Amino acid sequence: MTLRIYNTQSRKKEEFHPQEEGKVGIYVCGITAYDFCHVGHARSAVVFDVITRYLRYSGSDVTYVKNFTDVDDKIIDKAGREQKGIAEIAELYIREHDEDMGKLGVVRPTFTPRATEHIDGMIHLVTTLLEKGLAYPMDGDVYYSVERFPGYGKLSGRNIEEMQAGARVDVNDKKRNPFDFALWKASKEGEPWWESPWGRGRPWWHLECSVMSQRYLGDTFDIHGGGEDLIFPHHENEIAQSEGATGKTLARYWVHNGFVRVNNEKMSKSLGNFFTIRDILEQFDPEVLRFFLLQSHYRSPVDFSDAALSEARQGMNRFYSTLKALKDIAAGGTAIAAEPAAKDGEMTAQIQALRERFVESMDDDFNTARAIGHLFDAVRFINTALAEKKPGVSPGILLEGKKALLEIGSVLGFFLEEPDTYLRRDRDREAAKRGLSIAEIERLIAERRAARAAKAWQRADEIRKELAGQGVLLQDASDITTWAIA
RNA sequence: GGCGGCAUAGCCAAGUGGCUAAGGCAGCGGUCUGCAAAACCGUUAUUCCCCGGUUCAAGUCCGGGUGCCGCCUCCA
Repeated sequence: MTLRIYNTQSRKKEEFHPQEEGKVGIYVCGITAYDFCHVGHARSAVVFDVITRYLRYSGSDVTYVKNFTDVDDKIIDKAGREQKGIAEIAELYIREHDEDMGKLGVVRPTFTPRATEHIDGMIHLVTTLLEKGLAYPMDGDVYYSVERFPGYGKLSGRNIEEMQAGARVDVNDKKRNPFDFALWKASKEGEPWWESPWGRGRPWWHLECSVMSQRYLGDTFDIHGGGEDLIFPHHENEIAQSEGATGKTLARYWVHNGFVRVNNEKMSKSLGNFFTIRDILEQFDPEVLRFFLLQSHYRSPVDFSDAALSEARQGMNRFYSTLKALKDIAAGGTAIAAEPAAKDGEMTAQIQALRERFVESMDDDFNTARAIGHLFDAVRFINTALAEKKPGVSPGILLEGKKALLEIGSVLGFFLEEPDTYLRRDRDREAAKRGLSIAEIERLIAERRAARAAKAWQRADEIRKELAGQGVLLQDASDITTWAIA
């Protein structure tokens, strides 16, 4: 089975063959560092994290580059408002970004270059474009001439004439064509600047990605990714810059993730309907957010809500409960090499099938939703075996099942915690959300324990009911009563 | 106005023309339990927005509606 990836440019799923067997180069457009990251940024990060993890799981040597835009109008504005330097603002939000991503279990990209580290390369690229007649200087600015690049519009499926009919572009009389875009702009008073052949100025947004991708991955690389809002104009312009300069294909596969929505609208800064990652992580475990995001296919929109996260939380608890049960088997001192049991063969086949189905799902354009479905199937057959009074599956085989769950989980970035730690933290967090006192819950449990010992069932049930009314569910085991939040 | 996407059960969601339309959440019935919870078993879409068409066969392909969303300005 071969990996197939949906390529935005062809609008089709294509078989994936890297330019060099066993090696994959990925470039993903990162954030502009001027504020905290929101759930939309989390989705992009998690999606490409899983893509990277899966390619590595499949045996590829992946070089993953994700940039930071650290010079930009928004950063300058923010710096002005807060009376800080732009470097200070960028540095702060890059650090916050890294912290959020770390919590989400996003593996650090191989390289995380920043725009300002590559000014020389940008000046060089602009020079090349000028030499090739693809760009023109104008009052200290330099613009790209889209009409001079024949492929302009090939990624987003547009052409210049059609777009002009709709004409919703800002009028700028410095441009020869309204769709020409700035490569470099003269800096105004108070703005950061670098010396250039066109005077003191600063690079414009699209330029950095062309330079940094080439620097780390070469003229042509395998996968270029980002949110679907970057298709036009950002990625279209990157193609114009890079391919205009090198004459070579920039990226062989274009991969774009869908949006996170809130009440059916795109989550975005400008609409103000965003939730920051850190806000959400105060309410839910990072793995819950991750699970929520991966439960839908990466190209579909996902609707974000508290209810949706709560459902995701329930799903994640199901996984962790099974993992805990499996761990308890191992901890129970049961000999791993117990004699074969009747259903060992069946279980072994199921585990094998799980691995195969996982690969099959992921090979189909990274279908994490389907992969998760298979994971739940696995949980059910493991739970079935665990529930049997007379064990039909030997512990050693069950632990093979656990191994498979953890292995697949690691590709999706799940099950990174110890089950006990995860479940306790989840429980305590939910209790805190409801304003419940853990000490009080435990006091009532102790009282009920005494009542039960005395076979005072009525009092025991009263306590159960009282706690249930607050969302606290008691679970009586033979020797201990544990509790959970509904 | 131009370009593109989506519409599957109460909710979320997968579905690569052909076995009984994954899976999760929620609900209901049962097993287990002193009673519960968890877990397990069963159950919840004769049908995939509507109307036509292609085909032996369509949720899946084609055409036309309707509704929603996105990009075309910064945006993951």
